[in-house]
Amino acid sequence: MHESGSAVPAGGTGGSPARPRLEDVAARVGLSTASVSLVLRGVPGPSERTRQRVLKAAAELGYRPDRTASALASRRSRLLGVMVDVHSPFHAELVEHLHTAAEEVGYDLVLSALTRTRDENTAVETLLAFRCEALILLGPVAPAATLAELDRKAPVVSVGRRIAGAPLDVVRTADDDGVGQTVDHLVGLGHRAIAYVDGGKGVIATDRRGGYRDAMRRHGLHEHVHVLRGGSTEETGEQTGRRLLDDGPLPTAVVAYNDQSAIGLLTVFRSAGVEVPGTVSVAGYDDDTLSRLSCFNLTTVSQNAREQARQAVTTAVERLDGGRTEPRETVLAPTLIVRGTTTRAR
Amino acid sequence: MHESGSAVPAGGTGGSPARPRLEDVAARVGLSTASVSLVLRGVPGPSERTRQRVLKAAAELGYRPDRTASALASRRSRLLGVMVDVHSPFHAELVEHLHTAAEEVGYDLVLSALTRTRDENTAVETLLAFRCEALILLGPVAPAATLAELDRKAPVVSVGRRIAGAPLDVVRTADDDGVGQTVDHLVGLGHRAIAYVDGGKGVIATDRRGGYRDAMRRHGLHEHVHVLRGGSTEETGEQTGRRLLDDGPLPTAVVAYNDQSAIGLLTVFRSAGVEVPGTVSVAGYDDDTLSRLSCFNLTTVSQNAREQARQAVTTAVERLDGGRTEPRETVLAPTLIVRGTTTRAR
DNA sequence: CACGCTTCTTAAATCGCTTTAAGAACTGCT
DNA sequence: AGCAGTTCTTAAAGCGATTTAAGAAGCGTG
Repeated sequence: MHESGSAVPAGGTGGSPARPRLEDVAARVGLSTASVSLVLRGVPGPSERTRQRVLKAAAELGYRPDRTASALASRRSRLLGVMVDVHSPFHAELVEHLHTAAEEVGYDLVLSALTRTRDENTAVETLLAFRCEALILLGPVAPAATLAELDRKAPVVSVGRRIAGAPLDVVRTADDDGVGQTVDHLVGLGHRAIAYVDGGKGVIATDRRGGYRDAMRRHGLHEHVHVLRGGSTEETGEQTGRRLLDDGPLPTAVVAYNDQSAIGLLTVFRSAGVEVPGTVSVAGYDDDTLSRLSCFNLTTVSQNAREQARQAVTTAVERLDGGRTEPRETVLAPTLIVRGTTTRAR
Repeated sequence: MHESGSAVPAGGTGGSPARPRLEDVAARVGLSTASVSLVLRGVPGPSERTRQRVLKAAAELGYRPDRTASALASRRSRLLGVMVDVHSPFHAELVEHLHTAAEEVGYDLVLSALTRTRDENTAVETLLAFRCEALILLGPVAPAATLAELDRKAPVVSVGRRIAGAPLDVVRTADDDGVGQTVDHLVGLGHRAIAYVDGGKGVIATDRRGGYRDAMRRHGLHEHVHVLRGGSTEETGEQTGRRLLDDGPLPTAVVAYNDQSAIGLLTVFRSAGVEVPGTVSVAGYDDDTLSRLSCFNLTTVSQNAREQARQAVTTAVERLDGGRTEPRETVLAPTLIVRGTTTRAR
C-alpha cells in the first residue's frame, strides 16, 4: 500500500480527486520538491526560468499548500489566535479589521468563540492546540496572573482591557478620556447637572467612572457629580432610568457606561414622556450598531476598532518576528461621535 | 537510536519550556510512542496498567496533542469549517450552538469570517487550507453551481438557504411557513388588511413573500394581498414606512421581511404619531436581538438556531462518518414569537 | 517443554511540507 | 586547463503524530 506516486487519482472510499501535493507539482516540471517549495514561498534562490515554470504548473494543478504539513515542517504556523465573544458587535468589527491587518503581514486568524458553555480557558486551549503563535484576546476577564502564565506559552495581547500588575501587551482606548470628551461636549452645551450611570465593578467600568469624575472636577462641577448604580444591559439601563424619574429632579444630561445602558435609559425616558434630547440629553459609549439606528441616533464614543485591530496585530507580530520582549501598552484615543441625543441644556 | 529525548527539559535558544511531545510522555513511562498514542486516543489494546501509567505521565507533563501533527498523520483533521458573517447576530447564535454540537461528536470548529473585504471564496479557501473535512456555510450566496463544485472537495451543508437544482445538503427553516404563521396570528386577531413588505430578490425573500400570498389566499383575503417593495435594512424599512403613510389608508397590520425592516417601519410610524400596535400591528422575522429590546418588543418568528446548528453538524458528520451520500434537505418549522407589536384589529 | 493462542507492545513507514548542507553547472580568471 | 566563486538544485533529515504488521510475553494444554 505504498504506491506513492501512482497514476490513479485517488482511491479509497470517497470520490474526490485527491488534492495535489508539492510532489505532484515537482513531478510535473521535473524538479525537486525543494525547489518548488522555495519558489512557492518566494524564497530567493531559484532561477527565473524555474520560478516561471513552477508557478505555471502549480496554477494548472490548482495546487494549494497544506497548512498542516507546512506548519509541522516549519515549526511556524503563521497563525494568530483570536478569542472573541461572538455575541458582541464590537468584537465582530474588531475581527473584521484583524483579518485585513493579519493578512497584510502574512498571518492567518483562528477564531475561538466564547459562548455561554465555552469559557476563556477552553477557548484558549483550542487556540493553543492549533499552534497559534500569538494570542489576541478580546476583552479577556481572566485574572492578570492567569494571563501572565499564558503569556509564557505564547505572546498574549489583551485588547480593550487594561491589565494591571502583569507584564503583558495591551491595546486599548483610553476609557477615561472617552467619557471625559463626552462630559466636555455636554458642558460645552451648557449642561452642569450631568449624571453618570455606572457599569459595574470591572476595570473598564472603573476607568470610565474615573473619567467622568475627573472631567466634572476639571470643569468645577464637583458638586454635581452624581454616579448612579447601573450595569451593562438595556435592562439595567431601564431600571436606572426609572429610579432617576422617581427620585426627584432630573439632571439635564445623563452619560451611560455603554450604549446598551443608554438605550435602556432612552426607552424609559421617552415612554414616560420625557423628551430626549429636549428635556434630557443622553450619551452612551461604544458606538454600537444599535446606537446608529435612526430611532436612537445616540451620541456615543467610538473605540476605533480599525486602529485597535491594527495595533493588536502589530504588537503580536513584533514579538514574534521583531524580537521585542518588553511588554507594551498601546493606548489609543477614543472619538466622540455626536449624534442626536445631546443638545443644549434647557 | 532513541536517545533523542535527553534529560534536559528544553535548553536551546528560546526560553519557553518546549511543549511536551508524545515521545516525552513515552520516555517518561518507558514505553513506545505507539502505545502512548493508543492510550491517549482511547483505542482498545493497551493493558489497564499501561493505560493508567500513560494517563498519569501525560497529566504530569501537561501533554496536549499537536493537532497539526495528528491531522497530518491520520489524514483526518476532525475539523468542521464554518463560514460566518461576523456581523450577523443570528450567525453568532448559530456558532454558539454549532460549537456545542460539534464538541459532542468529537469535532472542532474553524470559523472563517465574511467581511466587507473578504468574500465567500476567500473564506472557503481558508477553510479548505485548514483541511476541514466538511463545510458548514451560513447563508451562502454563491450560485448553486459553485457550491456543487465545492461539494466535491468537501461535503457542504448550506444553512438557512435553500439550494435549488444542486444535490446539496441543506438545513433551513420553512420561511413560507413562518410568514404563514404570522398571517394566521394576525387574522386570528381580526385583521384583514394585512400588507407585506418585501425583502428583495433572494431565495429567502421569495419564500417569505410566497408564504404571505398563500396564507392570505388560504384565509380568503385574496383581494387584500398587498406587497410593498422593501429591503432588509432599517433604512429600507423606513422608506417603505413613509410610502405607506403617504399613500392613503393604512393597512391594519404590516408584516415585514425581517426584523430590521420591521424596526424601520416601527420608527417611522411612531414618530409620525401612528401607534403601534394601537393603530397598526407590525411583525418581523428572525427574532433578532433587536426585536427583544423592550423599546421594540417586536412580534417575530424565531428560526430556532439551536436545532438548525445541531442538524447542520449531524448532517455533516453523517456524510463524513456515516457514509451517507444522498443529499438531504432538512426543513425545520420556525416558531412564531408573539410580543407587543401585534394586537386586535382596530 | 514445545505448541498454539491470546494479549500487549513496538519498530518503522507515513503524512506533506521545510530546511540545510552538499552537489552540479557555469563563470571568469590566470 | 585548473581553480575559485557564483548561482541553482536537490538529497535527505526532520516536524509530531498515526497506523500496521510483526514481535514478545503470558498461558493453558497435551
